Parts: sequence; structure tokens; C-alpha cells
Amino acid sequence: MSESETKRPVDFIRRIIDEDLREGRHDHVHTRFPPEPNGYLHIGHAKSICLNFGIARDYGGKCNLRFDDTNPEKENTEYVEAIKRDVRWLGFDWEDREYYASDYFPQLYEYALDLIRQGKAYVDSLSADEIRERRGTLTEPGLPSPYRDRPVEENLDLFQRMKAGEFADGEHVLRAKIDMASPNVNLRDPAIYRIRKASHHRTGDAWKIYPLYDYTHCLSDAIEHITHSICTLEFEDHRPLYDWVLDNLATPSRPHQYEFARLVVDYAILSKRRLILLVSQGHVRGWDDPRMPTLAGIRRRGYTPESIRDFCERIGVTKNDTRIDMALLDNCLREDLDRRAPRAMMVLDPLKVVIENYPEDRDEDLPAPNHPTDPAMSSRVIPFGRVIYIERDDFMEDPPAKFHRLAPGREVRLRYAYFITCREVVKDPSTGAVVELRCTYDPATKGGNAPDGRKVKGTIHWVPGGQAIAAEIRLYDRLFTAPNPDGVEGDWLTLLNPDSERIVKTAFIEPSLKQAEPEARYQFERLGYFVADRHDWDPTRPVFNRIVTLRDSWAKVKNTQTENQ
RNA sequence: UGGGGCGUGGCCAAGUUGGCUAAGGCACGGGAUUUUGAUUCCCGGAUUCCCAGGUUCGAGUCCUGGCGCCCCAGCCA
Repeated sequence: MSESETKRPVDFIRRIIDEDLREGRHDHVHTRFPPEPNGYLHIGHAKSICLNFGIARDYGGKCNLRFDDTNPEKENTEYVEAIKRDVRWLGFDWEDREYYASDYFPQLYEYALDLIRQGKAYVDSLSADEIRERRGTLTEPGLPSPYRDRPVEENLDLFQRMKAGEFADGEHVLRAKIDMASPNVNLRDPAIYRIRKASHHRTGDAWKIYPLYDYTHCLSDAIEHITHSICTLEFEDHRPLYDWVLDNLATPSRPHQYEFARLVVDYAILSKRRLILLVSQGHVRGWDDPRMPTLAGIRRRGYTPESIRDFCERIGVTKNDTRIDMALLDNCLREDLDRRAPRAMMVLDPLKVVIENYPEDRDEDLPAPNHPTDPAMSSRVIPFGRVIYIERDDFMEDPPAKFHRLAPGREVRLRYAYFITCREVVKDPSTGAVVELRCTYDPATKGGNAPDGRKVKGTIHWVPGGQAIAAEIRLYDRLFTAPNPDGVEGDWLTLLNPDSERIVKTAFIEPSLKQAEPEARYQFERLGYFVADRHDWDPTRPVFNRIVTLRDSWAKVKNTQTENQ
């Protein structure tokens, strides 16, 4: 734990908890993370996971994982498994507290009976359309249903028969009897049970009726003795209903709901519906496509759980509607990776270099540290010989001002190797394209230092000609070209970035990378951070994904130069 | 002229009984170090807290009145 983390100010929710503890309203803290298993978790959920599990950790309490599985038509076990995998990957542990709202169906049913007996719930036989018509509008009160005053016995009978499967979907619904004239439309006799003859991923065909969210969530919290039920802002209007249900039933505990602003990140889509569309229409390769904001995608992309957690702490928890700059996530990533990722060399777009004065029959092993400032990360050896490959971008025949790399007649340093000077440029006679550089090296500069103290402006990366390994490198960029694709009403798919994925199959990596493990992360010097793809990496066909580039101040200089032209 | 929320630099965000020069991070600009144009390291910036009045010796913090933005009319969560 760093100094800055311990100093970070507490958010308003923790402040509420502090007060609850101080005033004796609670003597412990119990939270929950309640995903609906109808899709994959994304970076927005990470904020909620870190908040709920983080609070439990900070206060020595517990956090449950609870699947909010009350809608059988949209939920399935694939999602349940994926969610568990992702929460674990993020670094959180719910121990043996893996719960399902569906486990509470029997109790929830009993509670409903209780409400009916109290005259606080009734079976409505209006159609969905009719109910909507009578709900009123935001400015006009609703109209009571003709079934609103059905006798308790009749309600009981109907509700039991709903459960028994005697009616078709939509024929009846159980409604809480609250206030059809409430300015809060959520209180205008909300439906709490509907008939749905669908098979549930856990309860199978045991139930013909399923409880709705507002009714289920608060009771699930109460059953689990949740002390602080934390959700996002759009549920603020539902809090009176949350309270109404708990205040009208004898529950084992009395939780309270608190709301915070959900996470919105630039250039990303977080709406579940749209994410599903991206996957189902094949705009990406799946839920774990490295461009997806899903935790599965982020993981495959190579992001570390530590950096995601750090990010979630840095963005804070408030009720402000905000949009977070992607650069913050990138920064968390670079900070984490700079510290932990071993360095290696990879050439994306190889340009052959022949070192004319290097003996043809010789080669040598050059030692290279795995980290520039952390000796504990040890070192490896890179073979050097007469032929090497450098990055095509690192050579220019006619370089602009401030270009510190290779050019005709110029000398640069090959990282951890020698100084070389470009003597000749070999071109394809028909196309004029540069195909090879003829250079000389200075044997006295072995390791990269000149005994005469002469300096070079640039250091470039390289791989050995003979022993480099061909690799596939997948370069990723933001999936959308607009900062707020989720906020676009119309055809948001036109905002997809056509260059979000670029696959390079002709890259070379240094031989030491043959031992890479799937999910191992490296910094390829001067290029960025990369991860061995967890599914496609193979010793015979290495595949690396670019996680994030390095900061590149040369790119800025270059851009301003071209702008000024 | 329905209800519920929110408004502090480009993006987040501290500021909790009104009281020292309005924290910090990201981004940005400048400089130093550097065998990654990386890292690291300094330095820079809100006369001002959505606006306008008011209370006060003193207001981002209190009062009044505006303005702006977000959410809600699923038998979704």
C-alpha cells in the first residue's frame, strides 16, 4: 500500500458507514455485489466490485456475491461462470458466500402471501398495455385498476393458482398496493410478480411466476443481513420502494440502500444491450475480444487486475455524472507495467541491416538487463551477428529536424550492443523501396558505450538476423472514434474505429521470448507493453497483444512539425 | 411551475462547526537526468468554486432567486 493510497480521502459512502458504526446502528459491515447473469462484467462493474469488496476489506466485514437471477429468459449459467471467473481475476474472494436470488424464491413467495393478507398486494388482471395506460404520466396521476380492491381471499387464490401454472403469461400480475397518485411513478402500484413459463437456469421448471427486481433485491439484502446495499444512481427513485417493502414485512434485518454514480469511460460502450450486439453481430471476435471493455476482454488485452483496482480507487466515488478520460486508465496501466514487466526487444516492421565490417563467421552473445532500474529482475543474453533487423521507422533517408535515429552517414546505438553507422542504402531497383542498409560498427563500443566518450543522439532496438523468431503481433486501439458512443442515439455502429485492430504477422522477437508463458507481459522496448495471448500463444507461433503503447513525446514533436508545414 | 439527483481548472476529485495563500491525481506546458524520444525528477498554472443577489469582520461552505445537466411512465435489472 502506497503513501498516496493511504492518504486518499474517504468517499461519502464510507463516511456514512463510519457514522453508522460510531452511532451504533451497526457493529459490522456486510455488502454484496449483485450482478444479473445476463451478460459479461465490464469495467463499469469493476468500480462496483472494488467498492463493495473494498469496503468489506477496509472494515473487516464481508461481501457476498449474489446473482440477481429473476429473469429466466435472459440469464444463463455461461454468464454465471464468466462472472465468477472475472471477479476472481480482479482479485476478490466471496469465500463460501455465493448466493442466488433464485434460492430465495420460496421465502419471497411467502412474503408475497403476507403482503396479500395484509391487503398490501393484489392480483391485477389487466393486460400490460392496460396497466401502462392507467399508470398516468410524469405530470398526471395514475388510475386505479378495477381489480385493486379484490378481496384478500380472491387474491390469495389467484396468486396461488398463478404459481400453480394455471394461467398464461401476462394473464395476471401481482402488484403492491401503494399509491396510484404518487409523484414517484415507481410507487404507482408496481408489479412485484409476473407469470413467466420459462425454464430457469437454476430452478428449472419449478416456478411459473418470477418476482421482479424491486421486490426481490431488498428482500435478498435483508435475508443476507446486508448492512449497506450499494447501487448506482438510476435506482435512487426506487429507494422509497425498497424501503416500503422492508417496512411492510417482518424481515430478519433492515438494510439501507445508497447510490453512487456509475462509471463512464471515454471511447467505450458500457451498455449491456450494445455490448451484446457487438458480439452477436460479429463486430468483435467475442466477449473477450481485446478491444472489449469487458473484464474478459481487458484481461485478454493484457491489463493487470492491479491496475484496474488502482484505477477504480483513483476515480473516486461520488454522485456526480462524470466521464473518465481513458488516459487515466492508460496511466494506471503504464505505472504498474513499468514496474513489473521485463524488457525485451521486438521489431514490428523489420528492415535488414548488414554490418559490413563484422566478420561473417562470427557471432556473440550480448547480455541485456531485463529491467533498467530493477537488477532483481536479472538479465538475459541476445545473440549478435553480421545481420540484424531494425525497425523501419528508425531509418529515414532524408530525416526532419530533431530526428535522432538512423540516416545515411549517421551513427546510432543499438541497444545493449554497438554503435553503428549507416554507409549505404540498398533499394529495390523497380520500386525504389529501401530493402537493406549497409552499416559499419565500432568494435570498441561493445555494450553501448564509447571509450572515447563520444555520444550518439539515438538508441534503437533490434533483433538478431539469424535467431530472431517470427511472431504475430496484434495492435489494438480504441474501439470507437467518438468519445461518447453510448450517448449516440442513432447509428452508433458507424462510430466503430476501422483501425481498432491491426494484425502484423511478420514481426520478429528476440530468441529469449520463446519461453514466454501465455499471459506473460513484457515491455518491448520503445514500442509498448505486450502480453502473450492467453488463448492463441504457442511456442511454434508466438502471438502477442499490444496492451498499451509507451508515452511517446517524439510523436508529439513529429505531429507539431507536420502541422507547421 | 411531476418527482428524484448533480453542478469546484481540459478530465476526475478533496474541501465534514463559514476562518491560514482552493489538497491530490490524470492531461497539458517548460526544464534536468537518461544506453527505451520510456522511466525518474523539478517547475508552471482556478484572484476563483454554475450564475445573480444577500447575511457576515470573513462564504466553495449559510440564505434567496435563477440557470444548466442527468435519471424515472418494463409484467428488465
